[in-house]
Amino acid sequence: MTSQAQTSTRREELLAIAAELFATKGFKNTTVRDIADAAGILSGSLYHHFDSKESMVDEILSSFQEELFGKYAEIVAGDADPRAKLDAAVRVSFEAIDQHRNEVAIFQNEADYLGTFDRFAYLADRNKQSRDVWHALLNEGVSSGALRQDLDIELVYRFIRDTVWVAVRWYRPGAKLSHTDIANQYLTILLDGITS
Amino acid sequence: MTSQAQTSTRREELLAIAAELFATKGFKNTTVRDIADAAGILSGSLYHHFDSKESMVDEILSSFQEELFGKYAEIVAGDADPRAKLDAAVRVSFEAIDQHRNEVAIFQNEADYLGTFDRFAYLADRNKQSRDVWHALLNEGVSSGALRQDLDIELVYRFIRDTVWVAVRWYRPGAKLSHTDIANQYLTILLDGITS
DNA sequence: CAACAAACCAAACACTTGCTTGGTAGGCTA
DNA sequence: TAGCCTACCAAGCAAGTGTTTGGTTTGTTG
Repeated sequence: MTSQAQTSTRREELLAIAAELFATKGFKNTTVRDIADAAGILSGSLYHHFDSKESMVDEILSSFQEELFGKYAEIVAGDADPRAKLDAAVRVSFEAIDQHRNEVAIFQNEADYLGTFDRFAYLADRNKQSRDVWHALLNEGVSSGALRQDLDIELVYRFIRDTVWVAVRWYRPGAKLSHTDIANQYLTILLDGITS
Repeated sequence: MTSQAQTSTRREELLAIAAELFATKGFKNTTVRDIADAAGILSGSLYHHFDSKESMVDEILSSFQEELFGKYAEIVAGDADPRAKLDAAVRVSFEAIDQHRNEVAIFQNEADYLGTFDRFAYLADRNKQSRDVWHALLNEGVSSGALRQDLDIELVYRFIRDTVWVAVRWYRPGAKLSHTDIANQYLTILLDGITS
């Protein structure tokens, strides 16, 4: 029934093509015929590789998230000081935007809607998990005295999360500013503000 | 042909219903039957009021943008000092999120896709206009010495724009923090950073 | 009361959608 | 060479989609 993920090249090619379309046009806006056209085959042939259109996004999103949260876990478990951890988490996020643009975009745009289906309940879990990570880092920062005491942690978390991820809307790899440049500027603003 | 906007109550009711659905489910995900159901009528009856489903979003978005950009224009033309102008622009934006949540959400989620059609070319124009507004405010700030010199204006603009508007994803009117509270915290972070 | 318009219904049409089915081409292996 | 497997085609179906058409209800106005 459920086709297992293999090292099948063709399968990954098709997923990449689908991801590109889902990211730019949206999941519902992308038809299986769109995907098949882009791949140079007929729409029905997609069903040799996948159960359904839904299972394609599913595979795209879940495999990406597994990778990303692995990195977050490493940072949290590490023994760097609070500020360095916050720094690292921000950098890992911009790195993800650089290397998995489509996956990030799909998650940003479709998570809310897809999350209403049982199949994609794990998206909400991941969201909660992410919140825990950032709260932990921010609280560490406040306790250690590295961050200001008068901040609403939940609000700061949301600002960081949103501002980081939403960059996927305009960031393009190979542009003037690398993802590292952007992370630098962002951390500067976040940590020290824009006033002189 | 093109039905003019009147003070027709029913028409506005239907637009509000449609806006709510477009904002939560997405434009493509919302069917005319969904809208009609929510309004307690049959789908065909919608066409007594509107030319098409597209013209509904069109009317929703364009009328909202007209109002918003009027306020931006006032701020830019005003004679307040740079920092106060920046402050005002941020506050006006959060106010819009508070008072026109659905419209903001639709614009955030669908502008990219809708913008690819001729009919919605004005969305790109508005984007450019918005960019001009913020660039002007930020440049004024730097020239006057109120803001740091080492900032990449374009990048700061994007961060502000994204972080402000993306708040529509989680902000709900009547919650613990009012839109003014949120604007305050945001301006604090933006201007002074989160470090102690 | 007659005339009219706004709001809506009932039913359909043409098209698009995700998906299914039975079959085929070509390469690999025993 | 026979058997098999991966990748695909060709054709279609059932459900869902935006939209159209002709008619009905209801309230208002001269």
